[in-house]
Amino acid sequence: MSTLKDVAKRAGVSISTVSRALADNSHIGEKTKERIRQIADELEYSPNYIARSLKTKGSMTLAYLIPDIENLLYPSLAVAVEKQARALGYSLLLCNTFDDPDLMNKYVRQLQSRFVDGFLFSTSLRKGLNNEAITYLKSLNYPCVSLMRNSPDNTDSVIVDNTLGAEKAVDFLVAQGHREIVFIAGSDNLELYQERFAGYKKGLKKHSIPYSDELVWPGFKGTQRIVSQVAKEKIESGKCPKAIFCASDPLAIDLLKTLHDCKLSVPEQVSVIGFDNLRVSEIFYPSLTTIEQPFFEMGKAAVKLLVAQIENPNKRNEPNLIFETKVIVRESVKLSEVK
Amino acid sequence: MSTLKDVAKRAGVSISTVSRALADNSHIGEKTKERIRQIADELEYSPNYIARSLKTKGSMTLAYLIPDIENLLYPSLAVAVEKQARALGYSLLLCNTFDDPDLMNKYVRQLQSRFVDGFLFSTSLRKGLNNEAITYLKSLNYPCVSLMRNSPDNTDSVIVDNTLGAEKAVDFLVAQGHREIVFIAGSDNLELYQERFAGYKKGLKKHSIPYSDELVWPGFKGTQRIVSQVAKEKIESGKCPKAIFCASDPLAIDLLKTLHDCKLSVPEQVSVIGFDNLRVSEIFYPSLTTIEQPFFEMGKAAVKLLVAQIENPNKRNEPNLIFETKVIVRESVKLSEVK
DNA sequence: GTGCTCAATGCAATCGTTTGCATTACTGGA
DNA sequence: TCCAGTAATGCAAACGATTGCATTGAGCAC
Repeated sequence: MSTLKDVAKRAGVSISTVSRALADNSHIGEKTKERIRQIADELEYSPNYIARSLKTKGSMTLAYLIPDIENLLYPSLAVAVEKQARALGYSLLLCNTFDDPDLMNKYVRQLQSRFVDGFLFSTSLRKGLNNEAITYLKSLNYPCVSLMRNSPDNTDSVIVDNTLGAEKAVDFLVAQGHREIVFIAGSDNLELYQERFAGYKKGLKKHSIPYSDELVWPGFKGTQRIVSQVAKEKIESGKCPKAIFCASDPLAIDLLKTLHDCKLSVPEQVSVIGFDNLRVSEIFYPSLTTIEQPFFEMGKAAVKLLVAQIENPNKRNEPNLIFETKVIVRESVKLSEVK
Repeated sequence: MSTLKDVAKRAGVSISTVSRALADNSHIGEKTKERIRQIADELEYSPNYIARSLKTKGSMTLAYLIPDIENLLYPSLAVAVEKQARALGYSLLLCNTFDDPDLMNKYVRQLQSRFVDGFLFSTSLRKGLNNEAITYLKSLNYPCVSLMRNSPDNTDSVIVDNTLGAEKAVDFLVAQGHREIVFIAGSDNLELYQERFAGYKKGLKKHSIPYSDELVWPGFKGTQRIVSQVAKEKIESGKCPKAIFCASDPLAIDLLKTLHDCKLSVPEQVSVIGFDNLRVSEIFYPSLTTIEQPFFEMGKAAVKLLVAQIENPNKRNEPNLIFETKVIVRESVKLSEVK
């Protein structure tokens, strides 16, 4: 690895001249620049980003902290984030945190002192349990934005209108003639699941459908999905509704399999609607009718927000960017015939 | 952000003393150490990793270059790699490269000059097209290991015996009484798919089943999966075999859907076996019988190999670590009754 | 009291850049 | 011919840590 010094020696000029020549600084003569560039090429000079960062306190790098890379949601988001980051000249580092607060802390401190310019995170904020890593970043006034999660400390965030989305799901089912709608709930320490639950109840109310706790089946026990067992029990005890709204696509997919195992046909006997529109949801059969979150746009928006923070540290933007959901009609919901 | 200097000033000692005290160096008196630690705590000192790396030329960080994070294979590998890396005291950075040579080059140069200690990659080596980024790393004698891909320049690699795996798939189908076995091929510029194809042919031969090109259906056109169209055409023209061996699970999943759409029941009318054992393969219905690659162990082994390289730069290990596959019996292959 | 050892601490160079300021060299106008 | 003005270049101080070597001073044996 050759350094500026090596190039300078070979070119018979000072280090600063080389530095400026390669940065295409206007104070250096054209022929000198050309000669230096040539020598740098010959010596295969490549800048030491560490040294540069030490001086400039920046790195043109963003980090995206992912709670669980095996959750199908995040890879899609990561791709969107990566593409937009690159479009704006930044590199992206991905870190899988397993939602472990200690690990997040470690990553954040490490990356921050490596001059990562800003952070994106989709961390699952558990109720009550405040996230130390984020509080720390905010206390330093470090650029960061929360993606798919609303966040405390009024961090900028890019989210989806979960309540309205869930309401749309209910609207859609009702429009297809369903009035007996079971809700499979997400894990209850995630705010986004509570919002979807609220939207479900709101939807029922709007259509004057009486709500009862019986209508809600738990989809999670802690971080474990238990839809399959729950659904099996309910069905075996004869309580199978005509329509089921799942708080997320993974829940819906599990349910689809359970229904298949129970020899219930979808959508003829039971209609199922999900929430997310993961890429796999389309290839299941019946393909899943679901509520789409515009991942790609959201990822891009989050990066734009973050870069805006980095480049204008003083200016504050809107704290929350809220995206709209959309019903994606596929095969898992039986359509009303009159329609 | 306070620095060593700040702590030193407050403690009334020199910077070196602070540095040594915090590193628990034996040349520093116990009471001094204690006092310095206390002050460091008060000032919330946290080391500047950049500056440290500039000096030590290391960072206790590994990077894993992933070709396509949306491919279900890689998140699983990433988790294995991450866990093992952490167990050995290293952090892991993930980079999605879309298999773009320029992008890989950029990431490698950036990370390498940020003193990432070693690289893992699962890059899809296209035939002929040599990968510049890897050649570059090798020329620097930089620690790196290839995961799931055999690699040129005799880079250490952790791979699976694809040929034998494919042979096992054929063996299994034959043992279940199938002798008409179609192979759905992977994209032909990936060596691993060629090996699976070779294993398929070897398997046929072993059981004295005549091979013909008719038996091979293309699964890819470039990087695009085209199984669905191909299978549909073949089936509509009346050529539906009793058993199909897909070169990968994603192909098998696509096929399962196509068969479902064509109203062919699996495994009653057609048996399907895949290769990979992705996590989703289990939740499809019928659940997919497939050839398992031990992702988790492979990811761990790759990290161990890499760290061995980092810590003993001189010693050379075995260039290739070859793992064994295993048949995972689920529902998509009809079992022979006599068995 | 002198000399010696050894533990504790400080000095200063170093890593590879960037950058404000100083310096040099060249140009053209008077 | 001389000077001002500007373009081109170099010097040296940062950035924040690590570390070999020098220094200090206390303790101890003689």
